[in-house]
Amino acid sequence: MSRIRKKNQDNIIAVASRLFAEKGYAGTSTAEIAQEADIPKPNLYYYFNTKDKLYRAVLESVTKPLLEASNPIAELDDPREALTQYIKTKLIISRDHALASKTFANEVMTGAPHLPEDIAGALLEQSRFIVSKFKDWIDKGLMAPVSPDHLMYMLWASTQTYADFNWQICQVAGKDMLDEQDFDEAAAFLVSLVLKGCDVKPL
Amino acid sequence: MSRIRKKNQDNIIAVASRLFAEKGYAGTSTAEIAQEADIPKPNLYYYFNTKDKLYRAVLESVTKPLLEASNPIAELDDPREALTQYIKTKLIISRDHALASKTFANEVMTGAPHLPEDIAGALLEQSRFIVSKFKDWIDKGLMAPVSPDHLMYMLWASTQTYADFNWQICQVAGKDMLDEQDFDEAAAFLVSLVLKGCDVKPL
DNA sequence: GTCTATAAAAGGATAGAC
DNA sequence: GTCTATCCTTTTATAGAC
Repeated sequence: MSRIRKKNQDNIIAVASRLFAEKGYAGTSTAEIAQEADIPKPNLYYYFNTKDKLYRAVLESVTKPLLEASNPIAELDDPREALTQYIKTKLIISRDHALASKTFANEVMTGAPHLPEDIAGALLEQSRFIVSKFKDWIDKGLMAPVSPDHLMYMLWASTQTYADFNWQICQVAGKDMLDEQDFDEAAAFLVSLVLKGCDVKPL
Repeated sequence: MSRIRKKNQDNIIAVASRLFAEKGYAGTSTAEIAQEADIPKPNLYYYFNTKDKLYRAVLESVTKPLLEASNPIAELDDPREALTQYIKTKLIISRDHALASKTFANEVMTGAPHLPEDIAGALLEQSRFIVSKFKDWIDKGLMAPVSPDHLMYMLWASTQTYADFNWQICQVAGKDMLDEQDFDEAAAFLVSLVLKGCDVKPL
């Protein structure tokens, strides 16, 4: 693929990511994407053929960081350390990839009609791995016998909420944007809640 | 308002709720709503004038149960009891009003452009009340000095996730629909996590 | 690879008969 | 209150010149 081609595609995907996140798939027109990307509309179709294919490309670019988030759980042996890092990593994703998170959330909320099979599969595999790791810790007596599935749902929800429901949190906090400190407080709260609530012991 | 009028309006709102939840505002056409409601499209406009007004009506019908959810926190004195009931109530809403929850989530994720002022205000007031109650408990030594705001965000996120991200949870759980037992397990897990994690003591 | 012009279809909304 | 027919705008997508 030529450099010019890649540059154009990346630019379109970046603009489309933002618009799809802000206004949803149906709420965003290809004309608007082209305008914001500062290209004529037919160029967009030249690169992606259909709006649907562009959306899929955005989804793929967006789920990559989500898939990498569970690395700490795979790589660290100490459950305290692993859970702490997992929570912090997920919160950093919420902070730095809020648009990606919203687009993905929108997709999942509507039953994931556009989510490519391979991505859905990778996510499912990842979730199975996380659950099995939690079970492992429970079996080894490193954690109270909580439901590993529900622990995972809780971790997903309560970290992603800082991206997806950002508006609501800003309302309550009375500010326009969450800052570093908000994310630090969120991390401190969630880490403490989970470690204490699940009786997580160090190795 | 005549009975026939009310019946028609309610029917349209019910159908629109489902479609808006499943496909979003922009993704749902008034023609489709009319078709599913089994009426000609002009009747829909006769009752609601614009698509936007219909959407607002849906949002109002949908936020009512959400506002009632915090009653336990207002009415119960014992924090253990109050938190337990709050979690259970929120989970019941996720189970019985999943469409409402999704529509509202979608609205909030996009920055709440259609949410009527009075509803936004009521929700904000409710959240302030919840936070003040948490602070109260902390001051009285009934709960560890956790961040009350973040505790609330966590409670919202981890209960609503069973409605909003229902698809993802079903994927992991390997089933088509969450049943009674799933919600009971979720309640047991979340109640235990929060009570232990925040050191909540009975009165 | 790029872009002007335009086709083709969908969607919000209304006129006007009943 | 109800509905057929229709208007007008927006939107996806492409033809075809450069």
